[in-house]
Amino acid sequence: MATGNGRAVTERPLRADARRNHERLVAAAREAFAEAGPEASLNEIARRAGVGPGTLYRHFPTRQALLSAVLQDRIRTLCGHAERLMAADAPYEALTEWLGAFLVHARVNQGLGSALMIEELDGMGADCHRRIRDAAAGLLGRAQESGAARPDLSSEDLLQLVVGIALATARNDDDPEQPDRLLGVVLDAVRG
Amino acid sequence: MATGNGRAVTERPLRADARRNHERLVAAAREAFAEAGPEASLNEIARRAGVGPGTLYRHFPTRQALLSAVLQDRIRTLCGHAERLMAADAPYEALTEWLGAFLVHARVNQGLGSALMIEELDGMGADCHRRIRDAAAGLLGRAQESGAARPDLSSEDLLQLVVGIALATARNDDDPEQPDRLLGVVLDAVRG
DNA sequence: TAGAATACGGAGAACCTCTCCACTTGGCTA
DNA sequence: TAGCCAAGTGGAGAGGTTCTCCGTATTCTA
Repeated sequence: MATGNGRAVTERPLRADARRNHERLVAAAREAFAEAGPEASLNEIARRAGVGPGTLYRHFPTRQALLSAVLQDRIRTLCGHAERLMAADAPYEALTEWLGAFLVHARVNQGLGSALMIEELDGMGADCHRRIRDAAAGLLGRAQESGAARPDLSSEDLLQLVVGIALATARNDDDPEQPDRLLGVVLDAVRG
Repeated sequence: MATGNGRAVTERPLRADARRNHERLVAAAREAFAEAGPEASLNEIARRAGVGPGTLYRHFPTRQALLSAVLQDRIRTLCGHAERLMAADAPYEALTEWLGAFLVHARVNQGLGSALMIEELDGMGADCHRRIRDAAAGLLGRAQESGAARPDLSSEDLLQLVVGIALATARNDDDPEQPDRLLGVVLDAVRG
């Protein structure tokens, strides 16, 4: 079985300098993506991390891989949040709260999470994708069992709708209430 | 008052060669965007049109401007569709039909229409934006007056939701039913 | 038809992504 | 502790992109 980050358990651990560079790259990427969005220059990220472009590309062969790495923390947080909510009393409220958090998450990264969501994913990215999907499926399933959410709605579709809201409102700063309002509309439909 | 395409009425008409190049560029861009999506190389478009890059940039200072120009036809069609539907008997059905057409339009262009929708627009682009918004406002307004749509929903929000669906599903070919399904969910919420 | 205004186009500057490979370094082994 | 070598580095550079500038060519007007 492969570990979560796509590295087989039998492989050697990274050399110390490689691990250090990996961390630096993620830190630099976090900053750069926050400032310039998911299109930030990879060259610039390598420069900030104090490594050459070649090193960046060995650690992260694609932009997606780097995006995934930056998101892992947030995704872990989001999944933890979902697990806590799974134990809560009110399934519907748990679902709405989590979707709200998910929306914030997707928007905070300037469409970064969403870009990750819709792309064909492999390796580490696919794992992120799956964990989020599982979280959504769990919460929606519980709400449906309790009768608070319509049964003819898949968690994939619901997630995709929220991703859509994030994408559509990602660059729109002059109506900060809009994302929540749109989520409200979708939630009205979820209640059935 | 400026005309719709951003050119003041008092300005001279374009010189014959300029008009010809303009048309060639739009035609080349239409092809290129259809093939390669909205990220198609502008250099390549200029080459196809048989003009230099400088000429492309004089006619269309930004990628957005070129996207707008390519979309004008479709947008005109879409607005004509809306006008016809405004005269129909069933306001709610008119709204749903038009939103369906809008979604197809946004998706057919590989996110091109949507990209146009969410960006801060100027000139010709802003005009496109406005015409679409007016069409949506008219159809939703009529549905609301007839009591078929909830009154606490703005046409901007509704459009943004559909744009979101287009964006979120733009690259997802392996579930061709999804866009319509998601639109269905949103429409359930519109009915209130 | 000639002059002025308009538009062209391509060379080139400044970026970008991504690859290759000579060199450096960390960790193991004797 | 010394030395070896696999693992890792980094930057030059190929080939792409966007966008600008300005000498040249074309169109319009008088």
